[in-house]
Amino acid sequence: MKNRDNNDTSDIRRNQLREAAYRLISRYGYGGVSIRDIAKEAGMSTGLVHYYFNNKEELLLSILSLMNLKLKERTVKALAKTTGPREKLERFIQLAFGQAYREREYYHVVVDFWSMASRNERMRKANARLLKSYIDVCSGILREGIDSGDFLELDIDYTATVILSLIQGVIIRHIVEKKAFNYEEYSSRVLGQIMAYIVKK
Amino acid sequence: MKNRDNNDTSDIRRNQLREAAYRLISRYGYGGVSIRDIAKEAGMSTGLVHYYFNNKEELLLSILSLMNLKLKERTVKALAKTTGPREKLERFIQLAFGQAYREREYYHVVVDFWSMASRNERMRKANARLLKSYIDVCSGILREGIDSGDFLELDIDYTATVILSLIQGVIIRHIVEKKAFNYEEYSSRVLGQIMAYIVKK
Amino acid sequence: MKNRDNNDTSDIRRNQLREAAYRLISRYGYGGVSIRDIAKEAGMSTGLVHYYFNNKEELLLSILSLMNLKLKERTVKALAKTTGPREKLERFIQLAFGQAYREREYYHVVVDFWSMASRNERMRKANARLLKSYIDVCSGILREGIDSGDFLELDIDYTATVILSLIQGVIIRHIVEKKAFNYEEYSSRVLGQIMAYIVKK
Amino acid sequence: MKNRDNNDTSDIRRNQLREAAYRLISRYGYGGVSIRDIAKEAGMSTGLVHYYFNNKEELLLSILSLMNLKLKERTVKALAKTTGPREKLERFIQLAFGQAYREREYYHVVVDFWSMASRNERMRKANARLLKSYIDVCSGILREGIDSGDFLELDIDYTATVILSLIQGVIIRHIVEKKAFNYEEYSSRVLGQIMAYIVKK
DNA sequence: CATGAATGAGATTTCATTCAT
DNA sequence: GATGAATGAAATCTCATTCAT
Repeated sequence: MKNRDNNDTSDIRRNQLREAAYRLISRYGYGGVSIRDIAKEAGMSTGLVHYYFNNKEELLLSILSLMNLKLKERTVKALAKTTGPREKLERFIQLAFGQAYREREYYHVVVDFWSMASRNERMRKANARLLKSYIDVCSGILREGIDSGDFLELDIDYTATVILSLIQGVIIRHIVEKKAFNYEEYSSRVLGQIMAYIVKK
Repeated sequence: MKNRDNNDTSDIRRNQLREAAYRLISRYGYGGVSIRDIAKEAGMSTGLVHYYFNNKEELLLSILSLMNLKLKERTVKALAKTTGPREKLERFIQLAFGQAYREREYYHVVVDFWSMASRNERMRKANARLLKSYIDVCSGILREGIDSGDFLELDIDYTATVILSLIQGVIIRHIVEKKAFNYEEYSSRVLGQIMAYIVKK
Repeated sequence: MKNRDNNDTSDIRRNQLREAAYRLISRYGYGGVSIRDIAKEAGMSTGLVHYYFNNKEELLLSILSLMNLKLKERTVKALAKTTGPREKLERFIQLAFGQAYREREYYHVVVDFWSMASRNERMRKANARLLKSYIDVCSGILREGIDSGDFLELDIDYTATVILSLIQGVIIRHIVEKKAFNYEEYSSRVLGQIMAYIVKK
Repeated sequence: MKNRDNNDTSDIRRNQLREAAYRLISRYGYGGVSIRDIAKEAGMSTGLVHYYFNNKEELLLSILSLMNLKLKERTVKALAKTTGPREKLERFIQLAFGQAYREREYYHVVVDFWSMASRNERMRKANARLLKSYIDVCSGILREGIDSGDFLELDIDYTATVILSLIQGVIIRHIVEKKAFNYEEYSSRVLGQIMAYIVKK
């Protein structure tokens, strides 16, 4: 009888698998990675994967929460050193662009999951949570800025969507056009435009 | 001498396959569709698919050009009924949102290809061409508007990227958040914002 | 209704196919060549191959007769310029080694057919004919030499077998060991030994 | 960590597959045997073959080492009962002829591999090793005979090649001409000739 | 005669999942 | 808990052969 209680070993194993799967998917794509590969990368036997995850789908869903965690961790860490919403927002946006630039792999996985989200309801929901958590960070900063009087009075949800869309758009061109696309210039222009649009003069 | 390139039957079959593949991929995703499925959907034998396309990759690449065509066709048709760059731009953006709303499948396929673009060089290039062709339409309208004095003096490439990013961002939320996301309101707000940003007062 | 009488066109087509098949098999091996490839190489349509040959096996058998012809042609041509059995024998042996050295491909095909001979009765018979025709040339020279008093009194069939075995043995090592094997030295030593063994002092 | 190399089950399975493949190839030839056939003959599922061998080529290469082993085993066993190089050489040659006569299949496989050797580099090398191992046994005996004074002073490598060529030549005629060829008489004549040529009077 | 489109069977290979140990 | 052997289904691709035109 299976015993998948959330004890310590359990958590460690699951995390090892998530990390391994994330690494491989970012490199070879969802379609290019098998459970055997993941088990090997995590240093476990194939069978053990099915002990901790009912099937491949659950493992994949589980990766999204890992990514969610990573995202929050970094963002919180980066924003901790800032003071005031203006600096926070600038930092948040720089962070997003910077990550896409330095860790192109992260976005490879993100796009893989977008692709899955359109046909699998559980994937869609997990993706929605990830996206929401991202929007929330942005919204939080916007609210803080509005409350403090640094930012103009904006529709927060709408503005956050616009900000993230612009970031995503640049990143997608970065992935698709590779070197032909002047990523750095675009990033700084988008950053400038967003700040100009939001910050009270 | 073989002539599987310019032949009539050839073209018909190839198109049938492209259309069938497009239909299935939009429904089940790239990973969920096999050549056998495509052959069945197109009413052919599996072997025949390999008679017209050397391998699965070539068939997929071929779909991208089909999408490219569809895109151009619709856009040109829709813009033909407009007069002046202002109306054209508005129509172009409405068209993009409208398509994403009415034909969610199209974007399912687009996102699938983004996902492939990050790891397969040929896919990336084909994708880049598709994206470029889309940006070009937008750039053309912007240029026309600047020349005619309707639009402000803008960096065309940058502005086109911004416009398409906003559109994409809304569409992705539409796909990922589904009904939780008020798609129509966001579309109209984005449209309003872009127009306000660009059109001379 | 098929009409495979031996008219002129028929013969030309069949020969084109034999030649094409020979070229391809020598390059890619029996298993690496399809009827489509052969048709293409011969500049015909796939279907036509089956008009002139009932099936693949018949085409292959037919190649053996082509090889037989080539062999005879060359041998006769080369021996025509010689006078006396001693010179003929030397020339015959040199010719065999030389061909194996310059046209390694010929032996690739020969070995392919040996391989088939062990399991297909028709192949075996065709191969036997080819081998016999080769042995016959050698036997003929031996008989001439014995009759003329140039050669020692030998069992002709046995001696011819020995001669051809030595030649084949060297050729097989040539194929299998490639550059590690000093082909030229071995050839000349074998030649010397055979001549010393047979020619009256 | 995977350990599919030194494991017991592993070795057993691999040997079962090698043996099964050897049996089938000897009967139907390389081209006539599929992995499915081999799996069936070995009483396994098709997938399992790929679990133990990366692909068909590796399985085939693996058979060559099996043959190598079989060859050595038998030869050593047979030569163990002999005393002195003269008897050893006679026994070695008798053994070769005897095997070809009783186990025609062995040579069917050998010829199949010669055929592959001409186009596949890995096959060529494996074949060269097999041939070398065979030549080495012969060379060893020759050296022993020369050292002991039983045999004439010969170029060992050359003489071994000559001996094996004669043996191969007779075997090939045996395969190709089947009953039309008086195999037994030829074998004994070749044996006599070699001995006469080498042994000191 | 000739084409080349079309088929159907079969080949190799991959893989999620199960299960005995 | 953990292993890795084993399966069975399915995927991609090849090819001899047939047949309508």
